[in-house]
Amino acid sequence: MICRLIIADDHVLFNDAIKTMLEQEQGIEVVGQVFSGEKVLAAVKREEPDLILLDIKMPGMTGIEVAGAIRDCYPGIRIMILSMYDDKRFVQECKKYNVHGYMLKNASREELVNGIWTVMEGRPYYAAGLGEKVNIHQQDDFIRRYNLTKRELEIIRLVKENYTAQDIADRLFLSVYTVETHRRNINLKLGIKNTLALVKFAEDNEI
Amino acid sequence: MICRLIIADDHVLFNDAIKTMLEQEQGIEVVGQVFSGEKVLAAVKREEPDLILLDIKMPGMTGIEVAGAIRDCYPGIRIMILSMYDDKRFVQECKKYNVHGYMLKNASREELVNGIWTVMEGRPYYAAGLGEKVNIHQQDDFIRRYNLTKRELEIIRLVKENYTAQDIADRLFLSVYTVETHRRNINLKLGIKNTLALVKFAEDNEI
DNA sequence: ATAGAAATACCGACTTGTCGGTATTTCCCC
DNA sequence: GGGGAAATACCGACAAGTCGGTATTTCTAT
Repeated sequence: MICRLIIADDHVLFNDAIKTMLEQEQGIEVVGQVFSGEKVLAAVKREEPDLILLDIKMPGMTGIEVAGAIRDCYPGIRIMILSMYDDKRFVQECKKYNVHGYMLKNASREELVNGIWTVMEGRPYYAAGLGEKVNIHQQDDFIRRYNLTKRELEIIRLVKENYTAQDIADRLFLSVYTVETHRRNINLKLGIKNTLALVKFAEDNEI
Repeated sequence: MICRLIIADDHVLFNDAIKTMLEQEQGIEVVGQVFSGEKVLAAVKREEPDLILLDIKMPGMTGIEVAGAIRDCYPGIRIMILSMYDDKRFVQECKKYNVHGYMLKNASREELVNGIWTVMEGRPYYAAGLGEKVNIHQQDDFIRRYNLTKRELEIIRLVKENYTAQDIADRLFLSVYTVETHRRNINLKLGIKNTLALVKFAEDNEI
């Protein structure tokens, strides 16, 4: 089997390096390189590749948007997301859009090539330990590390989404007092002084 | 001239791909690959390379920390930062630490190779339009787009760093009232309701 | 030189967050 | 089934942010 593919990644060096690497593989031919989301569709039209290696964060359109567009216009073309982010939401969204594969940028060369051929054979390729499981695991780790409870974690997530204590109380059918108590306990456990610090902490720990 | 180098980047695929790419270059030899900040020093000790390609964001130690340690122990070894981020602070810090080069991951293959040889010849290599100039440009764009003033931008940056209005007032030798007035005007111009939203806005727009 | 923008400053009122203490109920493990 | 953790709830006090209005001084560009 031969795989004609396009690489879509705005990091030129990464894009080039992957190209160089894949050109050494038997049966893989890099027929195009693009460096922004908008240009993917034009390149696909021009080359009609078998597969697209697609970064998520690109200027213009995100990889997930591009994937949706390609699925609609060219259902035969395989799509492999190539992302830095092992993010539950991204992975879930990809599954929702029927993206064929999701590979992390800290995969090895062998994994990438295996993934490409897996997807080419029509099977989905989602790297082991990707998405939900990992996140649940991380969540457990986090709870243990800081002695947080489930409720506290739930409230951290809502605080991060910029809900006020009152908002959270309404949403969870609690008293504002309760929410504030939880927040106080959270701050105590994490050694935090204010909302902003909590949000940054949560983002740093990818809650 | 021959350049024996180590690649330090936690994204395995990128690391491998760069290795593959550089191995095709005359005179460049990849003598080591590491995937975390802590392991760089051991590899340096083992291989005593001429140059290190160093990512900034790595688990364990940041590239900038590593650079400092290497400069102290092995002043002869050239360091080239290879980062995604065209961030003023990173670039300034690298200059402060006398890092020899700073290359963006969206450079081209030619640029990378040129940069490596430039640094090998003892000259600094900081990609064109890097650091201050670029940031000033971005800053101007931002000011124009949202009709912000310099003072307002200054205050946004401090708010982002989790300073309270009082802190900012102390720092800039202003009255709290003044700072609050600025903040109100900022919120008005950006259509923002609270501190957290402002911080997120600032982060999204890379202020 | 002068008009308009920017920066500075203040007041009062209200909201939201932080922190101290305290107390009851609910749930789960041994 | 009993004990401890978790979740729920309240009060008061103070700190910080939000918002309305207003006013003076300092730049700056025409």
